[in-house]
Amino acid sequence: MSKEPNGTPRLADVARAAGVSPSTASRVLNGSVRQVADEYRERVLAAAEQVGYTTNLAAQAMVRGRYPAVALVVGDIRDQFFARIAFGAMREASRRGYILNLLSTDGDESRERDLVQDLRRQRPQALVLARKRDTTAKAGSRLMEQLLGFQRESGRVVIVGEASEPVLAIRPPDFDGGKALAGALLGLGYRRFVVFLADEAVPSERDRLDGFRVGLSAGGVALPDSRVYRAVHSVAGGMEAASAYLADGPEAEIIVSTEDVVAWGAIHRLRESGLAVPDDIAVAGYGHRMFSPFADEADWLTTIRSPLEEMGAAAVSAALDPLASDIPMPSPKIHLGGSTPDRTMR
Amino acid sequence: MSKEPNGTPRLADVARAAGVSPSTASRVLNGSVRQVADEYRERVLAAAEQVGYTTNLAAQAMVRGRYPAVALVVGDIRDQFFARIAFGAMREASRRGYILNLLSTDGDESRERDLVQDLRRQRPQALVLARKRDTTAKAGSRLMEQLLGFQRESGRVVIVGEASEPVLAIRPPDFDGGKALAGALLGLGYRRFVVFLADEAVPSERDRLDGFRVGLSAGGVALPDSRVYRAVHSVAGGMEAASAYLADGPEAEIIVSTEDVVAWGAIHRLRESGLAVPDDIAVAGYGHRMFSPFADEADWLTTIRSPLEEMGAAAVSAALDPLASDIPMPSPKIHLGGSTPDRTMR
DNA sequence: TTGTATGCGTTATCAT
DNA sequence: ATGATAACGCATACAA
Repeated sequence: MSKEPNGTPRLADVARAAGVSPSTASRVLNGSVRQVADEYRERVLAAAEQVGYTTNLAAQAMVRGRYPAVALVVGDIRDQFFARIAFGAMREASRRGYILNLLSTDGDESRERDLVQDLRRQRPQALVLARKRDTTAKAGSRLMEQLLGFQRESGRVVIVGEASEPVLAIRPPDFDGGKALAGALLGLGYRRFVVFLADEAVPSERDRLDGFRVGLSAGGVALPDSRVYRAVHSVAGGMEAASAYLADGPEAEIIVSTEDVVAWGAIHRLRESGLAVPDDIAVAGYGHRMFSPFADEADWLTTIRSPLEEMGAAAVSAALDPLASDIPMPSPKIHLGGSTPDRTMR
Repeated sequence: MSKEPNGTPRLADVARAAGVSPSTASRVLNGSVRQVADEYRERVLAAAEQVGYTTNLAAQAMVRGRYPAVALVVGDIRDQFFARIAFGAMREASRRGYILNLLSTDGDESRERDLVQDLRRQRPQALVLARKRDTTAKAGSRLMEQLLGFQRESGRVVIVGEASEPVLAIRPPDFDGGKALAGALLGLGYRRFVVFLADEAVPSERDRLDGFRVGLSAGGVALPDSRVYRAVHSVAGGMEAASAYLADGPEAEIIVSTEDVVAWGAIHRLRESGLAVPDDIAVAGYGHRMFSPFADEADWLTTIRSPLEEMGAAAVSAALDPLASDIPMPSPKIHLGGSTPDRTMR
């Protein structure tokens, strides 16, 4: 019984063992429209099992002209933002029988271009780029050339996150999330809000604020600019913003931050100042972390999680499905902290 | 100019544009021992650039009999433990010009077998399995069959974490970490210790304790069993253990936990009881998280981080390098909290 | 329904 | 040093 150079049995080996032609074996083992008589089918299946046959994907890819893989480019897989997207993308790719190739810019997103260039060797059928920021400007138009080139010869490109390229982009439902949060908090009875806005220049942050404002308006509550504090995107930033807020004189029932880390910093400073959270003042946040290190966080922090897994999966679906006219846009999930205005302001 | 079915220019197109034979073009563009005259070399390079040639990896793989990819199987990429390993593995694979295929068991590690089976289609040159627990028993010997089959026909298998299969395994340096932590704390002047041991059945946890004990012994300090508290692996578990410790009567200068989450829980309970951390009692932990959500954690928590990125990279190196006789085993990194016994017991 | 023959893009062998 | 040719493993058009 002849074999591949590395010892793997080939389709021809299966065919010979089953006493049929390679074509018949091919039709049985890999999808084909053509029918095969039951007897032969059985024989081929048994022979394949017996010799331990495994399709040679490279050979199949060459003759079919495409490789069943989707490439995912992330900034840093250790970041929960990217990890959750990767998780969803991988699950969906796997579900469809595709291989997932993981690429990383290692933080330097200008490397996207080189990665895409290198990727083309594989002829993957889809390319998903996950980003926190729109890096088009920095990378120059050569990235776009690469993307368009890829779309022309390989498959579709989908960007998860910020993008200005003329390719399909799936953005986090930040506006909806902000709006939903407003609705939920109004529903709990809150009326006096303060917002800590992080990274003003980032679209996601602004969307959250905009959505929140719209949500409040729907409930007849206004949010004047004077109640919006700019905060640096860090725990320290949250502490500073809280200091500023405290200096202005506490009057809100709840502080809503556009980032969880800022919320954590705020809570820290509030507690330092002698206020109880959420009993004296509640805090709400917005984040993408999966696990909280706090056992009791559920009690004091209301937070929204972007549906990043779903976005990753949607990106793969959209890239692979030719008729992806409507991408089912997942909704953000609200986790309500145990606080209520009654309890807060008691 | 003819092209691949998807529009990608082929090597033959480059050859024609350069006025040379495909063989010559091949020798120039893809590695070959054979030399090519400078003039031809230039022409080929220019032609390739001009037509936008990209190697067809599948075709190359078929004739070479191997695909330049390494497969990584993880439990859940959202988990920092796996994410950090993946980061290192990807970086190393990329550095070597290999593609990284990411596979996930989605928590159900008995799926490892099916994943490996499916992976074989690709003929990747290396397979890295990352695990928190040894899943051999559960998965049965069929996994081992798959692994050995893979090693026979494709490439080497390396397990990062716990394993009992007869394949190369890279374990976290937990013993060394525990020992190093002991040395560091002794160096700071600590003498009276208490240990919170999480997940007693997990090898890593025991190794940390064993290493810690050995490290203490080297400094002439003993750690009787009575000073080792069993804790459930969670924040709540840390709180419970701290309660038990407090009930027994505080006497230690520092609590050393084999898991950061347990340490966090302990700190929480200690502070609730009115003790200041690290001023009244210090706490040390052991973990693999990359970012801390606490701005001030550096001040109060001494912790050890396993070199998971390096382990991931080492796994890829070991799997790819034929002469991988000595894997450079990275050391755990100690982050020293700001506390000292002087400050602690003042 | 089954088998035969050809071609996918690349590289290695073997001439030249 | 360069070019023609066969071969890698598989799928399909076509013949039987």
